[in-house]
Amino acid sequence: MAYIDRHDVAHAPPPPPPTGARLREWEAIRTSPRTRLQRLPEHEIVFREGEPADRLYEITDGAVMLYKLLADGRRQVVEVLGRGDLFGLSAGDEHDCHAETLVSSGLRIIDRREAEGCIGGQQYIARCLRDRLAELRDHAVLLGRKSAFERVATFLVRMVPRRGRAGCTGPAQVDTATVRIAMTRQEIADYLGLTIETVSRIISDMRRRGVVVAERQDRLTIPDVCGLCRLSGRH
Amino acid sequence: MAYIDRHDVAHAPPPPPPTGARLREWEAIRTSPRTRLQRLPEHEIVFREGEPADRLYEITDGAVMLYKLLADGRRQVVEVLGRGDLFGLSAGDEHDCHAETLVSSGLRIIDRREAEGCIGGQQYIARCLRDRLAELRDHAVLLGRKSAFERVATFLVRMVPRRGRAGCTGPAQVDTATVRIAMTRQEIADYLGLTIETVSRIISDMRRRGVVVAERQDRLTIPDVCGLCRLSGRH
DNA sequence: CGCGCCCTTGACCAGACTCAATATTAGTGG
DNA sequence: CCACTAATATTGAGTCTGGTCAAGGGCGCG
Repeated sequence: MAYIDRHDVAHAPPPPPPTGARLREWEAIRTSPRTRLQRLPEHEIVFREGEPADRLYEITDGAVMLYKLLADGRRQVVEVLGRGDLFGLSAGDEHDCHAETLVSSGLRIIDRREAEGCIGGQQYIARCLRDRLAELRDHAVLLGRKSAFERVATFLVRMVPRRGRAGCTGPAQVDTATVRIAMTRQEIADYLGLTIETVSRIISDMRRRGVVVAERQDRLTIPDVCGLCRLSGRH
Repeated sequence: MAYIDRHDVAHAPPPPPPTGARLREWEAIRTSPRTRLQRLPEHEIVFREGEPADRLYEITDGAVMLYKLLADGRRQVVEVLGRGDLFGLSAGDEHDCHAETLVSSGLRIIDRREAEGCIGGQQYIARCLRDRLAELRDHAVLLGRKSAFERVATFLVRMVPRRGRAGCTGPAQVDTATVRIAMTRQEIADYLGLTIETVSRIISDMRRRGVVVAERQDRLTIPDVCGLCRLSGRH
């Protein structure tokens, strides 16, 4: 599968600009002999809830989702991550969720103890944690207070690089974007707290209303990103 | 208002056990001349979304909620914090949510730059961030996948110290607990992604079913915590 | 005792879910 | 290149949970 930019799949802010000298510490960890690179095919489990959390994963390319399951099988996708994002940081010494690739992905596997041992690593990790926290807060608003239509609209706008997030640069000259949706309808539904049928119906409705144009199932053009954003219940 | 333990209000894990030598660094920051103590009455805004995020707040007693607003006034409470918790850590240099006391609270105000300057501070902050992240993931499952009844049940079980979270110790000899609910129905509704009427109806229903006994509006006894937990859609 | 603020309850409604059928799409092999 | 298959997505009909609107009830405080 071709190279997937994080923006194709994840609502991601630009990669954290590292802070000078500390960057070198982090770079040293990245290239440490204890650090390994791994390539996984799409829809491959990286780790499961309850497994020991003794290493971190950095996405070098591709996309990964984190999800939790209830006893009866209900699933909630809690995070969707892209290139440059770090995951595997758990509060305890066991993972609190499952991690699975959405598409073929390259991962850099880093020893947790090593990463947490220097201030550069700590800073880099803390920055990632803060980004994740901000995203999850936004997502809590989506899940708790937005209508199904608004959820899908928010999701689509977030797919557009540098849009739909804090620090959105606003419309460029031409406010059109084509996004690749590297998630199945089921995965989108489990991310947005909806059912697969509702997601499908809403995308069809958007198509009928001309809010999106479907090139293919997984490739949509948004003729007016700003307009879609206005339908997303923006704050 | 009397002293409120975090467990009276927040589903909080035990305070992070600090790690030896680094604790002293953190203790030094806590007692630094740049650190101030402040007492706020109940329902007082600590900061608003968009204000500069140049300091951290540690709750010495009381409880604080963080919430976000949509343009049309819909509100989602994204975190409920208690004694020992840190807040004000934003991804950018502006707060991404509002902070408001639930009850009269004592806050320790810490300079952000100072706290982030040493590895002890970084570690302490990173630990708090990880705890918050784990809680928000759990809350995303609640908001995205649980029924109204399960949401309220989950909320009540989390009010019981050391129950309803990862590392729940299971039923003690007598599995009865009395909890103080230091939130209005509106706040609970905005936390659980419901309406005030639904929260009210469900608590009434629980009362009828004997799942809870109401001493007062804000004081409930749960005769069988484990039983309530089983109704909460536990994973 | 009375006023105001929450909270509770009821009746009705609507948005999203469930179940079921059909249509596409991607992948495989002839 | 096309036919066939399995997986995924769409669409429809009907139901139900939770929301909306509106009216009463209870509690704390002055």
